Amino acid sequence: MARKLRGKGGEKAAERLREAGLRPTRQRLELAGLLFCDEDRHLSAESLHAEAQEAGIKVSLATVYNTLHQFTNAGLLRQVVVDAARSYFDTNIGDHQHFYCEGEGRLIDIPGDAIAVSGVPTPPRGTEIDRVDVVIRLRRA
Amino acid sequence: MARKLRGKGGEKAAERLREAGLRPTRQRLELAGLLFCDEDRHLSAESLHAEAQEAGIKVSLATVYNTLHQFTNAGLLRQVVVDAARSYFDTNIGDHQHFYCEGEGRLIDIPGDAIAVSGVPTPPRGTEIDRVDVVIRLRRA
DNA sequence: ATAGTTGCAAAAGTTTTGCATTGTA
DNA sequence: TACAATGCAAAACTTTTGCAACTAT
Repeated sequence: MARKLRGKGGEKAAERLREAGLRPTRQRLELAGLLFCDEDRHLSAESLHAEAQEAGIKVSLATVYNTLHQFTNAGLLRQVVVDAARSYFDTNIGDHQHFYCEGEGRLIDIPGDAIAVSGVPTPPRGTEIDRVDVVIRLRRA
Repeated sequence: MARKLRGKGGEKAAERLREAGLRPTRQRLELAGLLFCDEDRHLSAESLHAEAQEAGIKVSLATVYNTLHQFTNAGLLRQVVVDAARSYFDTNIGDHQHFYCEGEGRLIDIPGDAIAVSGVPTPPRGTEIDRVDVVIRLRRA
């Protein structure tokens, strides 16, 4: 399994990590392979760990957490806080917002150019706006 | 301590709980007294528990959690999800949004009539919008 | 070589339940 | 009295560290 790392896309992924200032270790490369195979993935640490297991990747849940946070800090992922019980991570790091289907625990992207927030007051002295997050919570009709 | 329950405001608070379908038990009345003494409080389970301890109220952290969720389900509180690590509850249940100061872990209300979200796409079939949450994340300038 | 970094086991939090106890009708 | 509802101890989660092992230079 380990000798497949240099296979298709392996070097590209390694470069991507290196550019982000992260060493291209085996676990990171394998997790990156799962994460960035699709542009718009929403996943929790738990679900990524499960996927890794199924793919035969040997990695602990703790490392999955660490890796997700490292990727987030490096700007490769965006953390989406919608549920107090679980953290979600989004592979789409562009400007966009989310529908959240509470019952299903499912996130749906809303393009950033579709939605707009107006009337934001001036932030308190000594602070500035980092990001505006919009979560549209859905229920069964 | 228990005999003070009928004191000033005690009966009013009891009525409020009863109307919400919650029995006015000692713990609930005492926590309600802390919560609703001010219109715009933002607190975590932990901070409410600490406040209760200081006020000499004997209540376990588990009961604080249960009570906060019961109040939320009864419509007396609103849960604000801004941080994966901690749940916040807001005694202001009217239409409004929040600034969130990441470093301080502090929430600041934004009146609902100040801020507006436009361009919300039609929700997926079979669902409808429950609520639109806006969180404006702040960083030190 | 080696200095810095990583990955995991173990620990630390946070939050939820099971059930004896309590309060209400 | 009986019955439903409560509050807490204990359990179950999720998430974070401390440190041995490893890696890229």
